[in-house]
Amino acid sequence: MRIATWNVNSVRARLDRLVAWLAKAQPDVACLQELKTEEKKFPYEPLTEAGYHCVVHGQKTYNGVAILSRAEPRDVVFGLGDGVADPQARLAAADVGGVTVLSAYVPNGSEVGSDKYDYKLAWLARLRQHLERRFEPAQPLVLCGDFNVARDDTDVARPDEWAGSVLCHETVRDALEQVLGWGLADVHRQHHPDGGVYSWWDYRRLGFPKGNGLRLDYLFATAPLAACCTAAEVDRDERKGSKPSDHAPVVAVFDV
DNA sequence: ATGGTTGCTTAGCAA
Repeated sequence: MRIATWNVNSVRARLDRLVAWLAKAQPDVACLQELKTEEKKFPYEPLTEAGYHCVVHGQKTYNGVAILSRAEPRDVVFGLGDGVADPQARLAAADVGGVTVLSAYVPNGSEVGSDKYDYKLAWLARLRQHLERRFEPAQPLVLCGDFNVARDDTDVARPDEWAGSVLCHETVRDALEQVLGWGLADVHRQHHPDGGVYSWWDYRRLGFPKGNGLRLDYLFATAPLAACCTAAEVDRDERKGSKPSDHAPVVAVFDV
């Protein structure tokens, strides 16, 4: 089973690249983030024609997450399920072929100390509580997405440049480790223990041509799935060429 | 270097 995660930075702006990439990469499941569209404007037709069911949690202009799957999704759930009034569409979950799949778009946080940063920290704490309440670490589950956090400095090409930022601050790194502490393994790191592999390059700083990348996109799996993960790679080529997203897809293979 | 680019929506926000 091939499971992918990709922050597409607008599913409509990226549609041609997305369809071509699905044909090339052949994922069984693809978690998407930053759809930047309402469900009624989601491009169901070309993605269905490409062979995928589409679970879509949309929002106008900002955020939005989806789960594309070859097999029919079941038990679809949107949001963090804690009764907090929260209009931001950042989490979708579904059962696909006996594997629970979650597509998450963690808040960026803007600036350390801002209201948006507090929301980011709180959102990660709510995510941990959601896992505790609704799922079990013994079940096959993969939490995929753009976490807007580089776990440590091996995930940052230029650590000095990003030290203390919303992507690297110790408070948000701690909050992400609390999520992993529920019972999740970073399957890409299992295959690349020395780091130095990145998934996001800033448009503004011309990060890609300068080699200034960070790993912000992850597949986190429970033990039964992590134990059968045979490969995990960033598809760096997708950051090249015309009209790329600022994120590259990450794909992991599970022998299930 | 408080720079730079992209997308949505159409001047300003978010990333």
